[in-house]
Amino acid sequence: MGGRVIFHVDMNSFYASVETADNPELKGKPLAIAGNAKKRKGIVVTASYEARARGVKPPVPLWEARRACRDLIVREPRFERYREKSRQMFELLNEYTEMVEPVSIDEGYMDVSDCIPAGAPALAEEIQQRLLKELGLPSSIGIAPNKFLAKTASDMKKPMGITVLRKREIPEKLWTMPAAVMHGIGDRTAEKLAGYNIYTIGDIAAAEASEFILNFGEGGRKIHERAWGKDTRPVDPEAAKQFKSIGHSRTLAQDAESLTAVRPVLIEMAESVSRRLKRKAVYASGLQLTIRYSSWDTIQRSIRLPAPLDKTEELLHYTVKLWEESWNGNPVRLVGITGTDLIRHGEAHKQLNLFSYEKDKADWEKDALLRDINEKYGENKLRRGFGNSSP
DNA sequence: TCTGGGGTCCTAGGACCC
DNA sequence: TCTGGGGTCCTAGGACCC
Repeated sequence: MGGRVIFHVDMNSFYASVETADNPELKGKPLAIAGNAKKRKGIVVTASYEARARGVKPPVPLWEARRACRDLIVREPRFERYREKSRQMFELLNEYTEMVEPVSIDEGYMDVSDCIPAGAPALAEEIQQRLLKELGLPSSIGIAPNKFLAKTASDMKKPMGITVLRKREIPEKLWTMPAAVMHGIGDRTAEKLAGYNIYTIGDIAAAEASEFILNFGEGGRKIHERAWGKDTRPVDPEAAKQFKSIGHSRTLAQDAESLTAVRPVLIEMAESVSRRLKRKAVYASGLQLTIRYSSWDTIQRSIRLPAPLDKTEELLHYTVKLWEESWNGNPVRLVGITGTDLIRHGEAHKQLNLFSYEKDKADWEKDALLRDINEKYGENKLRRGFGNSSP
């Protein structure tokens, strides 16, 4: 039997490309998409190739990007629009096969083993041209016998590249690459690898497997296998539908030094998470609070909820409880809450802890009352910045 | 003038049980 | 004076990715 043929389709500078497709006057200009464009703490999330050529390499703080490129055009992200374009992109891919696995808003794998009568490069060419003509979006496509090699291949030529990476080309093309560019190796691991005199993917492959795993754990086993071009993960069209948590976080306009100061933001977080839980038809049976201090130290505290929940007041009640238990009194830069251990509607037959549920209920009803009062008095009006408050 | 926001996965260590 | 040994579950932290 022949091996698999996997595509990795990767949209180039996705957010910037969508903006350019919608606003042709941006074409050929240095463009950056940055959150909080008017505030101080924004970073560049995506940059057009013209901007990258001038030194704007995401994720860079916006002030630094502007310093590097004086005529940088900056736009705030329009996530709803990007999600719409993303849907169109995956619909197009699905015309060729159902074996499409979205990995993020702008990239996905296809198992095209059974649909390439004219050969893989011809199909890749057709898909790439259609994405450009029908959606106005450039992409790169990697073609290989497994996901890891396909992903590596799509990175090799951008924008508008089509790259084939065969098993027999591994020594020449893969092993010569720096270890740090390998998918799964970040700054920390690259640093640790350097401590072992390992600098290229070839160095990883040359390392003795058992010793490598001893030093780098289970993650190390995977890295070593990948260095040899081994990856048996199937393309799974269902994978993206099985999400495990829904969260929302926000860097504050100013550091907060009291519950009163963060409360409006916590309310906003709870509202957002509640809305998205409901939209996805799930309850959260766990809740996690994230606090990032101005020192950048970050703590996460979680609790198991007495029942699977999805209402703002309920989430807020336990968020405040977590805050009171875990805030150390220092200035806070960012807060976030995440619903975990999600249960689909209709599957929430877990026993309610009725006692604590009823006891807490009175509290969050009081919280809701307090919120109404706050809103009436207007002192803590919710701010509506950018932010993906919907999925 | 440093450093967003959405996630997933792995690991270490403590609690708990037999 | 010598003091088991697993196994499992849970939490917090951290690495990583887009």
